[in-house]
Amino acid sequence: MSWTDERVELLKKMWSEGQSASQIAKELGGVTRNAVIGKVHRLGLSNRTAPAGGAESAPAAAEPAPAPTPAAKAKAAPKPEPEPEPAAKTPEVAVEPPAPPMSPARRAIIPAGQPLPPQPSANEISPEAFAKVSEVEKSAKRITLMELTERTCKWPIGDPATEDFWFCGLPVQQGKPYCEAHVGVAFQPMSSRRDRRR
DNA sequence: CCCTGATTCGC
DNA sequence: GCGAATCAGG
Repeated sequence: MSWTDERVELLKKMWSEGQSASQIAKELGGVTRNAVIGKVHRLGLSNRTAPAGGAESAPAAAEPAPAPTPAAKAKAAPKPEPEPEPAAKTPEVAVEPPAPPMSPARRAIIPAGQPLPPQPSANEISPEAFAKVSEVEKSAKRITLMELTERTCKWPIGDPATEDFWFCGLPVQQGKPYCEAHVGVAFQPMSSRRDRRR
């Protein structure tokens, strides 16, 4: 496979969307994630955050600490400064350059995950499946949210509001987000019980 | 173990 | 330019 315009375009698009290199590679087909990453770098779009100002020669050199260059030498750039400044005068001490919003830990956005699995309401699932799940859940790996991958069962177990919560984590069934047992209760044939004819 | 991107370097 | 191998991390 070669990097045709179309493929490069898709690459750019997905990369800018925050897709991982492996996901992009999977989508494109015929290339590995390494190829994707290599291309990304060659295209010079390694940095997903476009440098403000203008298309400047962006030396891909990884700057450990992009010193918040005051206004010493650079000419004043016309910045709209959309920062909402209520009525607080600039405190002489408080300094927080890259301290956006939100609290530290309350942000857990899954890049490209499946919709949250349905909770097992043990009422409309077949007894066999339920028994099977119960069994599995006893020997589940008990992985955390961060440990979920495309190959780990994403079935939630327990109460998310408590510490008594984890994910199954067993190997998923090919193409499915859950392990075999949980696939069984997640995807019902739409008629788990013989719909009694009327 | 699974994954992530970054870099190197022979091709 | 390309990308496998490797590195460095989570």
